[in-house]
Amino acid sequence: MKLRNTRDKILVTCRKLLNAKGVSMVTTASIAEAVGINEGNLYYYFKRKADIVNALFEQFTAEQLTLLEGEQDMRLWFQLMWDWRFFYRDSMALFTLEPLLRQRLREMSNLVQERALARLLELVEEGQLKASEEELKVLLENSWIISTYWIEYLHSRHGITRVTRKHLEWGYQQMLSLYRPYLSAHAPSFFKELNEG
Amino acid sequence: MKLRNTRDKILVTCRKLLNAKGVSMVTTASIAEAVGINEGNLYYYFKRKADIVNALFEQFTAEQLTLLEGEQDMRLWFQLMWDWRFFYRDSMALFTLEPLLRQRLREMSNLVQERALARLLELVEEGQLKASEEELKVLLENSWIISTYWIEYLHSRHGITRVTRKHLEWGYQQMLSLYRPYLSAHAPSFFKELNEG
DNA sequence: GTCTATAATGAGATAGAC
DNA sequence: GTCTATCTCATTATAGAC
Repeated sequence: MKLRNTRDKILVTCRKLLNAKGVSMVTTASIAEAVGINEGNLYYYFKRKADIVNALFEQFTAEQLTLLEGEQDMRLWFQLMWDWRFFYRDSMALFTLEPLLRQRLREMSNLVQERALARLLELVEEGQLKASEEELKVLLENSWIISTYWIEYLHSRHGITRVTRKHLEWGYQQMLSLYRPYLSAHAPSFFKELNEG
Repeated sequence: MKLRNTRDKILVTCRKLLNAKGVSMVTTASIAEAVGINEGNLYYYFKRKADIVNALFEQFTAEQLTLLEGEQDMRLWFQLMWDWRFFYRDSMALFTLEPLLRQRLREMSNLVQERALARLLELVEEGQLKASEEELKVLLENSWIISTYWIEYLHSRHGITRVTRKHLEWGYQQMLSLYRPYLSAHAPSFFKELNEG
């Protein structure tokens, strides 16, 4: 995302703010200040605060669709969840701000989770994973939860406020560890990070 | 907790509100209305909104200490996390409201997690579990995350707004499933629910 | 496009009558 | 103890000058 114009600057800055401070803590004043523009100018680009979130959701959706087209790299998905974590983490405040997102977020997630399950079933057929379909579904929901909330955990539980790449790796490994007991003996391509780390 | 007086009523009602609506969405006006008293009266009992949260934290701490003294029943701990879920779930808004809780919450959690690890190590020695200490630590952090955030997941991901006992059981089973691959063959007492369900 | 000024609402909080 | 009235401040949003 290039910062060509003010609108893009608002969106990029606002995504960072929402991730860092939480949906309920980000005011239009704080957005304008972070972008370096006047609050009135902010309202020139987005008539309602909720419209910013809607525009961000469009970007989020686009990135998910792009990932769905490419190879199913777990690390990329984990990174995506990280980049847009406020969407799931603050859903209560989010849906109060923009009720329309309740359904939209769910539909997109359904699609992603369906594809993820299909990919895991492929891995079972390839002999890289050993698990029943029921076990895979439980695994998938747990890894979704870990991917979404590990950072909240680090924050509330260990007092981490500035998240580094090391923390990101920690979260990724926590999520991967769920699959470890189900891995076949020979090194599976999908989980190569597990064997390296 | 008996509803003897207005102060208790405020605390019980407020805990429910905080769990249901989120820390950032619960106003003093909404508390007063839910309790059935005037907003001015609310301020007679608690001079600051943060004082309510502090009083609730005292109760939360007391309940945790009680559980620590008794037998380490996983189901009871899961229920406790459920009853006080707003403390971890909304930590960002919580720490903004009352910064003192940042350290207090962490200290209490340290104690609980230490004891939990000790209990898991016992189970390994008893032969009910088969895992290294490192694996147990990873397991423990993942089960903490699942226990805390499964409800947020159900809300944002599946649109569940009214949580029933069935959902609570779902969350518990998701958490227990983490330990399943590490269970020994013979039925372990600690995880009896796993074998029944 | 960007700013200033200002409305409109709602939140946390206080003083004082009853 | 409980309520009414009120204050202050933050937040979303609009109108209009530049």
